[in-house]
Amino acid sequence: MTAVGRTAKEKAMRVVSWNINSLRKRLERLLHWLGETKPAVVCLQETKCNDEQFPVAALREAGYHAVFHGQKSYNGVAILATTEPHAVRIGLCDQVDDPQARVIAATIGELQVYSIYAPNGQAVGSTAYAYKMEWYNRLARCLRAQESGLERVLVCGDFNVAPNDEDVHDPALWRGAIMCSEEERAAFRALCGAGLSDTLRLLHPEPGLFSWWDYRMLAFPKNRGLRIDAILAGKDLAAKCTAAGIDREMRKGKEPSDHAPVWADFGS
Amino acid sequence: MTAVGRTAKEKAMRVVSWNINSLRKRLERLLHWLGETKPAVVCLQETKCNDEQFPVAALREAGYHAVFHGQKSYNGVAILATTEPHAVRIGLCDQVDDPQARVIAATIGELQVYSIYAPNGQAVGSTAYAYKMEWYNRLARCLRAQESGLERVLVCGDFNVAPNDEDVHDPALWRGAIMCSEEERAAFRALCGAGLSDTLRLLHPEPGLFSWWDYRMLAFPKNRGLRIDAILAGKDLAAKCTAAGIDREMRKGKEPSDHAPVWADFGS
DNA sequence: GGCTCACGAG
DNA sequence: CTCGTGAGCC
Repeated sequence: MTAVGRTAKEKAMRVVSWNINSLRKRLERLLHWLGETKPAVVCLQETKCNDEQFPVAALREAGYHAVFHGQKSYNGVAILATTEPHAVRIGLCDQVDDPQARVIAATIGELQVYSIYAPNGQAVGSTAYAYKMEWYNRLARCLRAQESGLERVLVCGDFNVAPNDEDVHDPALWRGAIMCSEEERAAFRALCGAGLSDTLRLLHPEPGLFSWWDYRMLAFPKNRGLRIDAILAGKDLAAKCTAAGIDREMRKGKEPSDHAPVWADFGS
Repeated sequence: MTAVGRTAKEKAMRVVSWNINSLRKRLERLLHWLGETKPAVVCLQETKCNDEQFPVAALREAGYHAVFHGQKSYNGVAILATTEPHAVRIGLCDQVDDPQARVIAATIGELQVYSIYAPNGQAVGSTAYAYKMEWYNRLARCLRAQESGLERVLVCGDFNVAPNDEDVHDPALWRGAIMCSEEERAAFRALCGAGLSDTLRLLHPEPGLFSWWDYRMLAFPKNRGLRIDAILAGKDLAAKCTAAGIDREMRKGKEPSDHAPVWADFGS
């Protein structure tokens, strides 16, 4: 970036996190939306394809570099960016041989960007739930170990936790259930306590903002959702967050993902 | 029809036969095509849905009555018409309890219309092949037993037989193979010998006209197809056939059926 | 290659 | 409800 570029008025940089629920199934939708909204960085989860199947060429034609970490059938994360990502890291720092592809991180300009897909946990008390809590411990340790601190870090993804009652359409119904238990919320808040801010909530404390709706029971038309996706920002970045929101349009139309993209704009 | 209607110049009535390879999967395509081409009668094969799943309402909105005979997963035949079909008959006349839904017939105006889906036969000599030949015997018997003769009969469908070498992209390659064996061709020609005419060939003796192309190996772009779908017409109707063809456009675009519709126009 | 299914997972 | 899989069929 030139000195002129720095001093000129810069357009806010948009970062988005979207659980796409199969990249191959929704590639056309993704490309159209990239062309329309031109985000600087897109973190994807549940790409559900292995690295050989990743549509590198189509995304390159749409103007995006891509780094990705996938597996067959399940999980899979990626980061798309208009500038080239560097120093790509796969998995949580202390477990490189994780069979589940849930974490990728890369340096994009001055940002340290994570795209993460937390385990669902099935039901409170299940072995899948124990794995989820353990995974959150590992994530926290990994972020604490992040070189150069968290100031320029963004942790974007599907956390599979609705952090507060405001993030739940019917808190009484969901009380204590998976994604809403106190233990899960504590794990999520521990990340925020360690120097990260939930950007959506910095600007929008109001209830009724959701990022996920069950495919069943007309949950979306009734807006019976949860907000389980987030963009967490380190101090320097949180201070520059000028806008944030959820793109509900992406949960409409034919064969939508069950998640809507969560976005945050950062000024210069 | 009024006396005025009879004497006025009438637009040719188009009859189409199309193996749709899943009606539910291609309903939108079908509706669009009905709106564009407005055929009077459409015979469908491989609807692959049971009668409860048949999209009666959507077709009614598109201006079509429908009679159908389906089953779960496989086979399934239907007749769509702009005027109401009557005297609907299911299965081959001498076997009402056939577990395979391959035949439906109905009276539409002065026409006796059959929509038929012949067995594939797998490989010459297989038990599926024996079933196919037996099925052709039953079909021939059933047509011979047709009350009031075959003059006003149309037998439309996927015959799973390429009647002559002109109906095969590479006759040497296919010689003796399933859909091209002499025994199968004899069974098909026996229908024609009994007072029915292959309408496409009445007007188009030339080779290179196909109605089916394998999904694999770029068979359609290379036009490596077979003509295994037909509209057979009784004497009175054959004499009134003014045009015939195959709608190759329907084999293009996203997720086409492997078959293209075969059509014939009948003047007054 | 595209359909069906049943299964497992979300 | 909507994904993936793998098997069976065409």
